Amino acid sequence: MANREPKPTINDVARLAGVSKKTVSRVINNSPLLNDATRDKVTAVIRDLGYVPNPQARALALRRNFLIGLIHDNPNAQMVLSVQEGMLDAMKGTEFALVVRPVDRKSPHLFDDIRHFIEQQRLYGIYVLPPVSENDEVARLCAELGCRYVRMGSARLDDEEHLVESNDREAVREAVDKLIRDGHTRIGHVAGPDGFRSAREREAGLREALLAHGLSLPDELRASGNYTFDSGYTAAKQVLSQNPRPTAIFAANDEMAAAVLHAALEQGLEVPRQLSILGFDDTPIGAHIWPPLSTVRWPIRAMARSAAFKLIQPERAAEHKSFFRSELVERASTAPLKG
Amino acid sequence: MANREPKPTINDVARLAGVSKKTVSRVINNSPLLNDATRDKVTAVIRDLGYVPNPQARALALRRNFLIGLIHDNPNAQMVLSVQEGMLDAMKGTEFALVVRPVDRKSPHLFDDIRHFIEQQRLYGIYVLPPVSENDEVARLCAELGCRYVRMGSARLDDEEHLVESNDREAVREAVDKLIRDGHTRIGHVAGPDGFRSAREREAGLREALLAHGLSLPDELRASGNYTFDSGYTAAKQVLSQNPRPTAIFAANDEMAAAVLHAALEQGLEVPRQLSILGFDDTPIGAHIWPPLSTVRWPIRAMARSAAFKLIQPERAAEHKSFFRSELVERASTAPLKG
DNA sequence: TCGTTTATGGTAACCGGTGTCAATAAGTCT
DNA sequence: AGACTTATTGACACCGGTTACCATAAACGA
Repeated sequence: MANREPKPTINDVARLAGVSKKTVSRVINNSPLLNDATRDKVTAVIRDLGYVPNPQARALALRRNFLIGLIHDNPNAQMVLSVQEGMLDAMKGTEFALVVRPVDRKSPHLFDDIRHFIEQQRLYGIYVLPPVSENDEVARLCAELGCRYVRMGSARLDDEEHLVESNDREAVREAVDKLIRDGHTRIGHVAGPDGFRSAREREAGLREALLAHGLSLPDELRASGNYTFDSGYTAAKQVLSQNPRPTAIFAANDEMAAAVLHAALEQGLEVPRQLSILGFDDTPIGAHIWPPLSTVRWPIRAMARSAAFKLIQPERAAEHKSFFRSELVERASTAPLKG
Repeated sequence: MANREPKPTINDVARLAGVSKKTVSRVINNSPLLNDATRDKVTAVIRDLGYVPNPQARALALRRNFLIGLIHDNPNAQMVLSVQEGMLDAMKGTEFALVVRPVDRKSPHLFDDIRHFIEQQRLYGIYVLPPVSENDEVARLCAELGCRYVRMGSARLDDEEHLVESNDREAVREAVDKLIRDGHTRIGHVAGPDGFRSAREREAGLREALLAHGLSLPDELRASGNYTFDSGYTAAKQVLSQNPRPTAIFAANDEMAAAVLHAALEQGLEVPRQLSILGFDDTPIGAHIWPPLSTVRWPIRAMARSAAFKLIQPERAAEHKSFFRSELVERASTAPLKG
C-alpha cells in the first residue's frame, strides 16, 4: 500500500488561504455573510488541495449523521433492490449514504435490533418496508430516538410526512373485475402471509370484486404462502388440485404467481387457455417467464424515491408524494374464458 | 416527536462511576489493564444509563469509519442482493454497517465517483463486484486512499488478501462436457458483455470443452448480451434462427438463459426435448421458470461473506477462503439428445 | 467629526471519544 | 529498609469540524 500523505484538513486549508478555520467552514457551508474575494481564495485552495471535509467530524459537531437506513424483512429480493435503487436515486449527489439492514420480523428482539441499529449508527432517518412498517411500534421507537422515518404501506398507517402508500386494494379490485368480465367465475387465490397488511389488502380487493358480481372466494380455492416461490408452489398445487379447477388464479405477488405458472405447466395445463394467472408487483420475473405474467404494477421505486426525499429534506417532506397508484399490466398469462 | 433527554455520553458515565473518561474508554474497549472491581462498577453504570458509545466520535478519534461499502454496476439484481446478504452475514454482531453504492461502469467519472464515495464516507473497506472489479485501477485507487478492498473475480486478479475468486471456466467446461457426452454437438452460446472478464471465462470454458471433443463454436451460433433478460432475448432469437438450429445453448447467466427459454417457448419449441438450455449463476429465476434451469452454481453468497470477513478482520484476511468452486446443478432444462 | 451600524473574520469552547504519558499505589527484590 | 517493578488510573492534548461570541474595519447618519 502506498505511503500516502495524510488528508488535508480544514486547518491546512485555513493556513494556506491565510484565513481562519471558521472562514473555511463558512465557505464549505455556503454561508452568505462572506466576502466574494475571500470565498474565491478559499475555494481555490480547497480545489488545489483536493480537500474533502471529514464527515465524522461534521457528524460529531452537528450531532447527526448523514446515513439513511433501510429496514426490511422482505422475502421479495427484487422488491428490496428496486427500493434501494429508488432511494439512491433521490440521494444521488447529496452527502447521504444508504445503509441497509435486514431484520427478522419474527425475532423477539426485533425492536431492540432496530433501536440498536439506529443508535449505533446515529441514523439520520430510516425507511421501513412492510411488514415491519405495519407495526406502529416502529414509529414510536423513532420518535423516541429522534430519528426520522418513513413507512411504506398498503394502507393509511401514519400521517403523510411519515408514509408512502399505494392503493393496492383498489388496483386489485379493478384487475379482478376485468377477469370476471372476461368470463371467469371460479377464481382462486394464493394469498400472502397472515401478518402482512399488504396481503390482506390484496385479498380484500379480490373479494370486493367478486362480491360486486355476486361471486365469492370458496375456502378450498384459497391457500396462502409467504411471498416466496416455494411457498407459492405448495399453495398453487393445493388450489389446482381442487375439482372443478379454478379458471383463474390471483397470486398476491409475482413470485408466487410464477410458482402458480410453474405448477400449472408441470401438470400439463396450458396457460392462459386453461388457466389465467394474475400476479402483483410487476417484478422482472413476471415479465421473463413464459407466458409473461399479467400483473398489477406497484410503483415501488417511485415510492422509495419519494420516501428518501422526505427523509433527507425534512422541511419539504410534504412536497413529495405520499400516495401512489398501482395499475394493471396486461400480458399473456390472462385471457378471456372461452366457452 | 417526544422531547427526549440527550443521550448519555462517556462523561456522564465517568462522572456517575466516579472515574475518568479514559477509564470508561478502557472498559468500552475491553482493555486488559483494568481492575475488575473498577470494570464492574463502570459496566453497571453503563448498563443503567443505557449508554452507547457515539460511533462518530470514535470514528473521528480512530481516524477510521465502521462502514463497509459495496460497489457494483451489475445488471443482475438477484446477484447483488445475494452479495448483500452474504456480507451482512459476516458483519452481524459487529459495529460495522453496510453502505451500498451502485456506479455506472461506462461513466467517464467512474473512478472519480468511487474515489468520492470512499473519501466522503471515509470507508473502512469496500467490496467490488465484477465488472468494475476487473479494472486494476480500482486497486490502485484504494491503495492510494488507504481503503481496504476485496475484488470479486472470475480469475486471478490480485493477491489472496484482496480477492475472492471462483473457477467459472473449469465449471463451465465440465458442464458443457456433459452436454457433449449426452450427444449434443451443435451448441450455441449467448455470451456475456464484451468488457466482462467473467463473460470471457465462461465462453472460454465452453470453447475448451468443445475443443476437447474436436468441436467448435460456429460464429453464427454465438451472440452476446449484457447479462440482462432483454439483451439475452434478442441474442437468443438470433441464435435460434440459424439453420440447422443448435440442440443446446449455453447462456452466460441465468437471466439470459431464462430469455433463451422464453424465446424458445415463444417459437413453439419444446424444452428440453428440442433444445437443452444451460445457464450460469443459479439465481432464483433459474429455479422458478419452467422447465427449471440447469445451471452452474456460483457461490456468490459465500464469497461475499468471506470478502466481508477479509475487510473487517484485516489481520486475519488470509484465514478466509479466497477460492471457491462453482458446480453444475442439473435440473430439467437439459436432457440427452435423442437420436 | 463622532457615534452607530453592518460586514467580515478571529478566538475559544465544544461535540464525544482516543492516544500519550505521568502519577500513584502496591508488590518485589536485595 | 530502600530501590525497583508493576498494576492501575488520571490529566491533557487531539481528531476535524461546528457554534457562540467578540473584535475590527468600513460605511453611514446626525
